[in-house]
Amino acid sequence: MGQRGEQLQAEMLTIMDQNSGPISAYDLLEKLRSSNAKMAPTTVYRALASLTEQGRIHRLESMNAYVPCQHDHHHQSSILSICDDCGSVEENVAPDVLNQLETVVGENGFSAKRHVIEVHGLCGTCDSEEAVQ
Amino acid sequence: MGQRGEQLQAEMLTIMDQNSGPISAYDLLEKLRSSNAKMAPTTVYRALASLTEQGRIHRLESMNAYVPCQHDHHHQSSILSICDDCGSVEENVAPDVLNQLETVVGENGFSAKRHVIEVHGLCGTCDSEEAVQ
DNA sequence: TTGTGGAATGTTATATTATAACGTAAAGAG
DNA sequence: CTCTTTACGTTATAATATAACATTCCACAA
Repeated sequence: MGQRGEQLQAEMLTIMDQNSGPISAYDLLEKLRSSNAKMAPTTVYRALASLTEQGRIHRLESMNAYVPCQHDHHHQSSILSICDDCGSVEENVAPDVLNQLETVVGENGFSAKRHVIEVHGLCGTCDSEEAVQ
Repeated sequence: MGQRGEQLQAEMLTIMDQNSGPISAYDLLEKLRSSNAKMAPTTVYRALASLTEQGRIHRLESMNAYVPCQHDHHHQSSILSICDDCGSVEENVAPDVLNQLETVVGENGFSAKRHVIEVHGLCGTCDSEEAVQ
């Protein structure tokens, strides 16, 4: 028998919090297997889907990986900035940007339900280090 | 012997233009195999990467699929709106949104290199049809 | 003209990511 | 308690993507 949902989700959040940066579903699975050797991918994906729906984690579509929510899951779409050097991810909430975005796509009558906004580049720290070299 | 790069890329663009909506790498591969039965995934992925670099197609990160560029590859990041009902994709260019986005992530010193902006929802047509039902 | 070095392409194999399908167990409603 | 619904377990497989290395092409020098 496996763990029941909430306990599993809690354990997953702990792992993700301890992990510095995004983690893939299978890397997460591997860590979870230290406490439950038989855990299957399906179980992990289901829990990830649930956590995502709750707004407690975010999926990075451009990396097939997951990060904990940094702004206490208020369900609004976030802007995720991803450092391609050190892998760190920052989350920003900016209603103005979302509004502007909906205006732009709305010009064709499009009705937005879900936003994927991911910015790749260099975080402040890594950008400074690049400049030095 | 397979086809040389440019010819392959041209054929891929033709297929993508004829296809109504995003196409996955493997669906594209299957179509290409009607003219070259031995084509391998690697070949397709390399050509897709090249076309993406040239700005002639866009990859939909949230769908693992590709669409032709609708604005004659000026390399600027686009806003892609994806209808979850009929699968159509529209491309918008909105420098204002990009600027605002860079300002937001720049507050932490982040230096943006690449934007992934994908909006899921219903296109004007499908949204109207929903309302009727 | 030939050879040689580098880049693009071909080829094989495999890694990584994700879901389908179906049986079983748990927990709340009545 | 028992039914029904939802979550969970399990097995298998589908879908997406890349690593690694061999081969070919082609520009350019000797």
